[in-house]
Amino acid sequence: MAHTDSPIVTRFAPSPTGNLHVGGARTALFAWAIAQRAKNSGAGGRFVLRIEDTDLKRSSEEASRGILEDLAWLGLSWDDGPEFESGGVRIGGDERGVGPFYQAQRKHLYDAFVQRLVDADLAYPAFDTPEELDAMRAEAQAAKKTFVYRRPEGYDRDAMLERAAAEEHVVRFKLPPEAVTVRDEVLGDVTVPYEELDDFIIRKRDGMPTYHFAVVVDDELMGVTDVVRGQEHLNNTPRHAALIRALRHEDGREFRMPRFAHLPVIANPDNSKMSKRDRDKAARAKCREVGVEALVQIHGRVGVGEGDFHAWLEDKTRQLPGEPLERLAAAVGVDLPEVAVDDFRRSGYLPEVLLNYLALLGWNSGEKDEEGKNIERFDLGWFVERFELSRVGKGSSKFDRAKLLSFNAETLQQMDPERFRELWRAWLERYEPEVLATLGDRFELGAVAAQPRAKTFKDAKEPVAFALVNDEQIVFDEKAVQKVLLKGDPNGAAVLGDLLGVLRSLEDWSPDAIHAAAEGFAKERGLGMGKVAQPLRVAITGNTVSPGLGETLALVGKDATIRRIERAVEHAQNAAV
RNA sequence: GGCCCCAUCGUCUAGCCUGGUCCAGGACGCCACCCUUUCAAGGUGGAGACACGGGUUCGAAUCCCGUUGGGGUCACCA
Repeated sequence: MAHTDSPIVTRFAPSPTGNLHVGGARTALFAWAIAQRAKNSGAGGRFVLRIEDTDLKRSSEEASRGILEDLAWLGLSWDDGPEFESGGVRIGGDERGVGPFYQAQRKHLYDAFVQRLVDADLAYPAFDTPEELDAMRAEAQAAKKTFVYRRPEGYDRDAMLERAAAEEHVVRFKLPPEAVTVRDEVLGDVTVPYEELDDFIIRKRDGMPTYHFAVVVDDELMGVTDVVRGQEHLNNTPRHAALIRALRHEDGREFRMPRFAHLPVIANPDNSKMSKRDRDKAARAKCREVGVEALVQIHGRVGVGEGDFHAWLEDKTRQLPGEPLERLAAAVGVDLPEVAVDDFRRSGYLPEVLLNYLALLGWNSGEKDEEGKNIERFDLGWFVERFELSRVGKGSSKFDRAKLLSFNAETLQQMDPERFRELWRAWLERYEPEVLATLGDRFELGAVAAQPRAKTFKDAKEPVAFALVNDEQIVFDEKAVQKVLLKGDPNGAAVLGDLLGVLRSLEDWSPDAIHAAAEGFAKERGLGMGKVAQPLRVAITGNTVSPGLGETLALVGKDATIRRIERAVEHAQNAAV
């Protein structure tokens, strides 16, 4: 454990172009954990949240808000950053006076640094049109070389500066002619030769800084000591390092080189990069399967114009907005793969479980329990105590939904029943209020039956689905009817008939009492419990699968139980002829 | 294609830095059996990996080189 006295500052810097996806969430988790650990050690640590909205066209306030909310839901709160209120707790603020935290509001800061670079002849205006640049790239491509932009030899600086005063232009950084080596905490040293680096743009035509410039300036101004980000940024880091060496504060102070850590990519099981498009892909595939006729009926309910809908169907690169996509998926009956944090929330995953799983993607404590097994289940506190970059793996990893699901199921099933009830209720209130309404005062009974079988909050209702429909809506599975109600001697239908009397006279309609009554009946008749329980299950649920017998009957209520049994007996008689 | 990065069961990984204790351990998934009124849960067991080829060494999953494979990146996006 390092006892550095200087505080550690990490940051998470998403661009608000969409929801927070799991890769971003893991990056945020690791960066957060480093700051948190430093805080706990007494050295001091801060976690900064900065919104990188320099792309005016693609950024949206809605996306920013969504990301804030996702982070807050996960419990990754930031010390410096946009103010946000979550469950009565305030997150963010600008205690250190390093804000604002939206880059679009920091333009004047970037401008000053750009100007200083230009004054020092370390940056220069350039006037090439996009078409010209495309042509240059094409040429390089044809020559099988990396395209690098360089300030021409005979560049007339004064003339160009004058021209820049009147004409729209970009500003490019004059890259020092040397290879750049960057130390990376997870990958080691990475060297990129000068020939691969070019005079990249630091200020765009619209006056906004490019990503490269804004990150470097902001990380310095916000005192960031550890830059943790995805490996897709690795190739950018030498550029940033060169910039950091060139940049000076107004008083001449140099910029400090932060520690860098590039996290391996998280991929799909098929090795493709996890992307929001995966959801469209899944929906599109299902639509094809369903067929055109069915789709004609469906698309009206989705809330997308017919033209747009068909364009989406044909064009693999198109995406449908979130809500319509959800509706479409529900209509055609597919489960969309979750890729964003909010998708997992909607699907009924616990934030602490998602975080636990994400922590394991690329990191491992290396610790074993008493039985010599890897420790894989832990809470945030445990994680923060041992997280370190040196134990982050270098290889990319695939997102294994089955394992996440198993973690979630285990947590849900072992949770204190009261907590399960509260959380499930809250989830239903938010996403499926109609289920809550249908359950009414049977909610607690339902929760007892659902919890041991729940994998997510979303599917928790499945084991008690029979209690959510009317008696007449129960569809009898014919195989079950044959096997359980019609075969054997006495057959199930006959047992049910006898059972009716017992149940009718039962006053106490609690799970225990029901169970005792059924057991007493079985014993009295010399029947195995299966001979009693299975016919009842078929009668109540239409199938042979349900929660405990007492719970099942209690859940539907006495009257409904009797009606369903009568209906089943009748059905069996008809089926027999 | 250029450059950069990576490589242990199907998947996530422990082990690698500090070669021998590894005919490679765990988790998820899969299979079988047990428990059992069904399901779920639980219990027990099983199949399942050091990408390949060269070195170095008495000895290599561990060190070196190459091959192959995978990924990332080549924007006035971030």
